[in-house]
Amino acid sequence: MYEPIKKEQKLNALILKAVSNPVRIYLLEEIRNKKICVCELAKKLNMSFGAISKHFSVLKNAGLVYEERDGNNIYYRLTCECIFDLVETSKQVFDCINKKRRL
Amino acid sequence: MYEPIKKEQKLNALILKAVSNPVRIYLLEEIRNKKICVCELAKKLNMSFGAISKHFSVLKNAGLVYEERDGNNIYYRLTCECIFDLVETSKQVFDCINKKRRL
DNA sequence: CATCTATTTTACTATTTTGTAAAATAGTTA
DNA sequence: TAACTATTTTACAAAATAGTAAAATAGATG
Repeated sequence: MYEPIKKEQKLNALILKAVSNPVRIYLLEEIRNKKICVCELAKKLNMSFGAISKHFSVLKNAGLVYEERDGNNIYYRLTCECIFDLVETSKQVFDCINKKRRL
Repeated sequence: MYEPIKKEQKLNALILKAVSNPVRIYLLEEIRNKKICVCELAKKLNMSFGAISKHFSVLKNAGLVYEERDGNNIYYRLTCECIFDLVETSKQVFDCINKKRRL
């Protein structure tokens, strides 16, 4: 099983998986232009610190963000902005599908 | 919880989730240019028909493929080729991350 | 119509994901 | 150094994912 599946297909799936959660897409967009800590994000989403922290650790393990401390707070930063190309492309796929569906 | 998360962020996550599995990426690429049935794909991957069928139903529910019967066989077809833009973009994100990592 | 074939669905299992609450940790500050 | 604050980690529970095996289904064919 899985033998014919290429390494690249597995790696692509890992990146896609890390981004394929609405909370994580939200977090990525929040930290894009703002300096906002885990604590504030947890309040905004009305979720536990632990949950937000775990979402960031998924993003960190995928290499999409890294952490930076300032005083008591930790501010996650984007490794590269190109992650939003992925979000944008998924929007385009969604639109394309719905266009075809209407035919 | 989840109130600040926009509908678009949720929809994007649904598309990304459907593609975020190596078996499904493999299946999409297999049906891209070949006419290949569930049965043959199951043999290639050494997996049960049921497993392949379920992966296709995930792709179908996301609107990414539709089915077409020819005799006894069912051949899944891509709704739109743009789904590969997503796979390609995830590759670019992966490369971008690793380039930054090396610095 | 009866049967055959391919696919889907169902029942089940194991694993992963996603959340909470609370303990542990790391770093700051009095 | 002691205490405080923010974050992470751990232990746990519920839900979702991904697989198998076998029953059910749909359509093709003798």
